[in-house]
Amino acid sequence: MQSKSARRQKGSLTIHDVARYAGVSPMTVSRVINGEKNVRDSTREAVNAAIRDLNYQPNPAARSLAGADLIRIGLLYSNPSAAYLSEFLVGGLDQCSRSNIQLIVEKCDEEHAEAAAARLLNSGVDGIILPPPLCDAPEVLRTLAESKTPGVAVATGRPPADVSAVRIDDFEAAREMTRHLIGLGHRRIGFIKGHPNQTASAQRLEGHLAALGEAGIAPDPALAEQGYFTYRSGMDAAERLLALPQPPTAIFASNDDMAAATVAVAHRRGLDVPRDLTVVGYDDSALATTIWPELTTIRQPIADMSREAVTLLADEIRSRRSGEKAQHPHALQAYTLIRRQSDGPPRAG
Amino acid sequence: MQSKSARRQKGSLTIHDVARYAGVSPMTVSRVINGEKNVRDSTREAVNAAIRDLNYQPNPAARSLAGADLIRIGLLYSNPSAAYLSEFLVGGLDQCSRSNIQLIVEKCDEEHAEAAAARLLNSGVDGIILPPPLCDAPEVLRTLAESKTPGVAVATGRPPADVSAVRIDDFEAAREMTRHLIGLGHRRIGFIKGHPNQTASAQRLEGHLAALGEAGIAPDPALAEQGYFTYRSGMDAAERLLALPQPPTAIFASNDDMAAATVAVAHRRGLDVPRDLTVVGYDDSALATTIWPELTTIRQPIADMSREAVTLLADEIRSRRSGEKAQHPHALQAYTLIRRQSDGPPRAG
DNA sequence: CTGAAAGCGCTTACAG
DNA sequence: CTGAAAGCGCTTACAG
Repeated sequence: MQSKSARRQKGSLTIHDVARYAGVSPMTVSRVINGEKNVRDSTREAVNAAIRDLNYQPNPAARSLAGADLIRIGLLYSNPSAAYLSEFLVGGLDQCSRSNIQLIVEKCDEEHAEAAAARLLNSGVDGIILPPPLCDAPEVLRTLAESKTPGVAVATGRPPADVSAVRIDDFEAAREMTRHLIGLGHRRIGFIKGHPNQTASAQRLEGHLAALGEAGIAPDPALAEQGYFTYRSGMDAAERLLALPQPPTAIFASNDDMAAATVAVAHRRGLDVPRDLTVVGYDDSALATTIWPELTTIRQPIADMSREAVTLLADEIRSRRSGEKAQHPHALQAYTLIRRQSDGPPRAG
Repeated sequence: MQSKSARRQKGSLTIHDVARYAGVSPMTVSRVINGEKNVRDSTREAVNAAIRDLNYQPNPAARSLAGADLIRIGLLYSNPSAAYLSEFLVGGLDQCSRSNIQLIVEKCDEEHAEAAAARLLNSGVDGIILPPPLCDAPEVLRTLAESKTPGVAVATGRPPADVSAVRIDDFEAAREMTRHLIGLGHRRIGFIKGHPNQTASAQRLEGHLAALGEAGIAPDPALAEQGYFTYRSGMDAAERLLALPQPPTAIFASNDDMAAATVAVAHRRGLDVPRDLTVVGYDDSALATTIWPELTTIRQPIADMSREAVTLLADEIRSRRSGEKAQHPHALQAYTLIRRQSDGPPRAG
């Protein structure tokens, strides 16, 4: 369909169109686009208005060919789940290709995270993205702060004030889930805590406790077991919970891996899910819909969070380059409670 | 570190360097790079030699700015596992961004795959990538053939001669796994077949049977149960296998989801894995290392396969554009048997 | 604070 | 079959 070779790109606007519309030179438009500071405010506004009116988008190929300063972002991760990582990468990679940003992906052990962060920072990246659990690692955060390089913490429960962040409201999400369980009629609700090295774990527990409190249910310490986000730790916690003299009628695990493990343990003990035991998870990872019954869980928009992390970081890098003062926005994305087959009312009696 | 603004890119070679080295004009170099046919063979060779000697790589930004014909590749998928898809996308996206190729990703239901394929093809993509199970769907393959558009089938067991393909040798991989089981001492080995709509399923079964034959073990039809790659179907198949009067001492499932389900069923029946039952899977999906015990399985290099699919397709598109006759290479990538904790010798007695 | 000129590395369109 | 010219849309470097 496309004409074989119109020299001109298909009617796309150029910086010249914007310049003419705004009554300035292309050079000035370029300055505004790149956030350079030496532009009079009124001029800047006129150009921005023109950009908006025309819905102009700079051509990335031209920018990089002309030698625009390339933005390089580092992504440092230490074995999160493969599913989490893949979704995170898909979002990040996609946003980077749109925005003409180079993404350097680095893996590290949790024990060597500090050294890895230092290495990445020294390699000259302009900013760094930290998905969990590294977003909560104090040494990594310190190394980042010392390097004076911008960073974004993703899915941390307690974002530091001097670092940008993207997360969901774990407190609210967990509260909503527990409210849901209470609505189904559950009163003895077991909770499997997340790894203590992730601040979101505490938020989830607090949300759970808050919902209990609202409903006038006194929290029973025996019903909150420590987990570490792994399947194995979920099995251990579930075993302890179900061996209780008065076992819970529902178990809320802080992630899907532990919820899946809880289902396995229940089955091993001859319990049907959800008839004899309700089990709910958190994350909506692939596992949630793989096992049977499929898990009721909380979905985090991981790819979107990753996209926003890239955008936030790129904005900060650009404003720094143009000498503006850094902002450290903390963005909240929407979670969703997804109801599937693993929950139901408590067994009568 | 980088000098703030050297106008010149850091010493990167240009088409002019190659032209000078080869003693031709830049235009001729451009023709060779783009595989245009109207270049004398001796000239082409000289240019190619120069490119090799200098290790020249064209600047993608310049190419697309100058209006090089953009390659657009469509990727059509219908609910494979999220883990498979993510890894597949990561590889494909990465290769596309390197090669300056636009990737259009489209999801469809398996029932509407034909219409979706037609739509994608009509939208003007230059080629199409088909991961499983679509790589085996006859209607989709027919639609593709009728459109005269190049395609690549990924992970199909029986690639059509007129379509490029990337796969692992499923027959050999399954044979190696069953040999491994036999080597551990197993003689009664259950097999859970993959979905019959994927040709790789048959290859895996045949590989399994071949290994049995080599070892002089007569195949027992009762030991091969039909599965459909889902966790649920794996549970059903495992139940039947373990309810046999003389149950198997090992079960080889055609993917990890079904192997995980087999472990769950075994546990439900009070069987320890691997002490009482060996269970092995196929794919090395995230699930394989999530559950406990972790699964011994066959790893497919999914991201690499996706990368190669993009490369193969781009090559074919370029040679078509320059009027060359199409090749349809069938590439084989290496699989790996990954041994973890779910296998062991059969229980004595 | 703003602009005219030159150039990034390649391809298209036109000549020969 | 090969090449000289012009231009893709932007930025750098230099003037004012």
